[in-house]
Amino acid sequence: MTFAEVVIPLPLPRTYTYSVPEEFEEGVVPGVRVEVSFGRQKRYAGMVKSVTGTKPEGFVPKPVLNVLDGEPVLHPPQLELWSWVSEYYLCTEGEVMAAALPAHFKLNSETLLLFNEEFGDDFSGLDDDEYLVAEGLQLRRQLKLEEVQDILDSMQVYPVVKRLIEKRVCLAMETLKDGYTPKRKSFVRLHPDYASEQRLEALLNGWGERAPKQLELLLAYLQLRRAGPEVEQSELLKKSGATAAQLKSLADKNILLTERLAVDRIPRLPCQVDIDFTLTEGQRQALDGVRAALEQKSVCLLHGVTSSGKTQVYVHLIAEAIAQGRQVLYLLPEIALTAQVIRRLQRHFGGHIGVYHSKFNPNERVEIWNRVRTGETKVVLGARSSLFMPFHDLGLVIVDEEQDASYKQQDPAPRYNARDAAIYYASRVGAKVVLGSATPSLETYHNAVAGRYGRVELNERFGGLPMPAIELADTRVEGRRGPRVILSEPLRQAMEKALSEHRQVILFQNRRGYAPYLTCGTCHQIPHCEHCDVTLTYHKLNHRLQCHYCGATYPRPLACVACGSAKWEERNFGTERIEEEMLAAFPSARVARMDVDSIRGKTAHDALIHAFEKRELDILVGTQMVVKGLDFDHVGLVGVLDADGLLGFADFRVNERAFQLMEQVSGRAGRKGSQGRVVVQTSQPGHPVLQFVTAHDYKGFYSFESEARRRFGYPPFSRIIKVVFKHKDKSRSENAAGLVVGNLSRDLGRYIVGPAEPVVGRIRQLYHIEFILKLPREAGIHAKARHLLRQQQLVLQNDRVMRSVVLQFDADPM
DNA sequence: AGCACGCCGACT
DNA sequence: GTCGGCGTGCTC
Repeated sequence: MTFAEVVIPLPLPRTYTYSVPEEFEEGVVPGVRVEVSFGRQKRYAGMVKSVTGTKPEGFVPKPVLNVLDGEPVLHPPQLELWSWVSEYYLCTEGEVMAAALPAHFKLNSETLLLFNEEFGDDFSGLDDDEYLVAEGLQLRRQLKLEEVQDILDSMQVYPVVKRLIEKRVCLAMETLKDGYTPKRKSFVRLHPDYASEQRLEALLNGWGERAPKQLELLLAYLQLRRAGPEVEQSELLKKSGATAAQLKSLADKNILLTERLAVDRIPRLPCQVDIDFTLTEGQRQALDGVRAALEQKSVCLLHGVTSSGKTQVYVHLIAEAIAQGRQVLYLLPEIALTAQVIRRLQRHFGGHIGVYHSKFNPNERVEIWNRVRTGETKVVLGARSSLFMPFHDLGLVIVDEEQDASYKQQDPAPRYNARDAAIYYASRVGAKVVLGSATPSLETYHNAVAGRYGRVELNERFGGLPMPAIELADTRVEGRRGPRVILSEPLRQAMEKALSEHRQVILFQNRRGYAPYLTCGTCHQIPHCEHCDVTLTYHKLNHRLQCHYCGATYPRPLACVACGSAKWEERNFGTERIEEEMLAAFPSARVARMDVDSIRGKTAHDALIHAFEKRELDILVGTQMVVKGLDFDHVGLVGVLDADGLLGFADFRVNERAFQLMEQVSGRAGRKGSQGRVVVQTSQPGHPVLQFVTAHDYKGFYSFESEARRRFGYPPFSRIIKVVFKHKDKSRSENAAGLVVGNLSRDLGRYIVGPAEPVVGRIRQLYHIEFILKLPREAGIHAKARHLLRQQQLVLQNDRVMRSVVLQFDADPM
């Protein structure tokens, strides 16, 4: 008898053991999904983690009900990665599973009610609700649970269903719905009767005068079949101009056959490796440098200024890996995964490239997954979750823009950093890692300086282009005590100059909406969210106030709740307001806005980039989004409208983020032979970060910031684990945090900072209290801390009062 | 995460 | 008196 350890895709702390019926013994191996019943009735597609022969004690295992995969959908190293991620980031393997697999692999059951035919139609013993459902059942024979929900128009379906089952009106069945469905198309081929040339000729010669359209159809088929005997029906009908009815007549006469066949959703491009471009001398040296570094070390930082051609270096490294028959993972921040970037890579590698992208539908994702698993796809281009793809021979991982915060998953667990997990994973499977950035994270640069990573610089910009000139515009001069200036005089002039020279302008402002908050002109009251402790942002588009934490929206208040005044002042400015002001200030300019509000929909982002590329726009106003991975050729000027806003956050990474953002956004200025200009508006021109930005001095910034981090014991000189307690009663959060901190104090006391209320103390009605562990980078302490935190998790779960407090861990928070 | 069991307030 | 709220315990 064999038993399988199965991961259930739920936030449960361990695996569950199932017995494997003899008929499935061959098929149940690590990496295949099995259908199992879990809990009273639900069924799930669980992942087999391991198989043993020892009978578990203390319970009778349920049997595996079905094997869902003919061969494993992932390989052993991926299962190991799951374990590592759940350990390091303090979550469950079920949560990792949910993040790692494409949606269609994560099946859970749907309850189906079947009408009991023997019950008949005597509904007299039923109450109103029961009657409604019974009627539906009699009519439809079976109902999904959610259809019952619709019928009753209520959420409490279960009691009614239970009574109906007891009264034998129906019975319940769990069905595991199939996730992936192959896409099918109709194809036409010749009936085997006419396989021989003679029979076919006889048919054509004897055709006569009747049914000329059918003859035409047949001739069109014969022409198209040169590419293969299966001809797509739609293509055939289009070519011959015939109708489906005429095709059907031919099929009825047993001359042609139609059939539905599975087709690829994702077209297969020809596989090729085309790296027929010349590297500059600098790029050549960088490539050699990376190669040499990777001989010694498993990770190498490629520190290259914007437009220095890091991608060209990657392309060569990828080609080399492909030549060795190995696979490559090329990670990009989600937002940088644009159509142009994909096309560029496809130009070099054609069908070797697979793109794993949130914009692909679940069926398409399964197809890419399978192509990676079989090794057909050599290179995966994707955002953070493509780390979990089933590579079987990974040779190289590239993490472009390695400092990017989007590599760190924030909200549902697992709160993993794909860059760091990739480094672990690569070391397990013997792959090399290249981290690319113009502005490396302090952690990475620190590791490079310390010699743990190789380091290669690429300092010359393509075509010898100089770095853009950065000017600071002091907003104190004009702003005085009035409303903050949107456009300072120096920036306005620079814009006029750039526009008159037909060069494009990018304006960066890291706040969306119209006004970050409204304030009552009489009593200065500010509208807040009902569920969160934050001010509401005014969005002019829909005339509503929006909470950027929970998403709630409110109509714009007519009168102040405190004093009844109807005089509102709009404070500060977001992208929406800037767009409006630019339209007014530069009436002949074509202005567009790029932020999450303006790119709703699948293609809006690509369309906007495309329009800007084709110079159909003069001014592009946007948030972070205009910073990431856009390469435009005609940008003469970049304006950073509110550097103070970037420098004003209260967390230890403010300086780093502000520096990176400003350096990246200025990298958008000036290409194709002319120096670009950057104007940064600020009320604190003496701020050290701005000094480093204007000098494009990464190393200066690094030593400055790294000194501060050392002094306060922040990363890279420590590793942080953040612990958050959430509850709708503030005191419960406080008490739980106090209890845990107390319990940890003996072992970890000197590393604990807090507990304290975070800047936003309440989100979605839950009060947050948090503390952080600042752990020294010595071996063992991190693991020990994780162990103790896990223990405390159990302590809270076993406390009748504390158990309702939501406890959340975040290792290496961003 | 579901889902059932079990114990206290507002309705027929 | 019952219906139903959600606190608590469990899932191989």
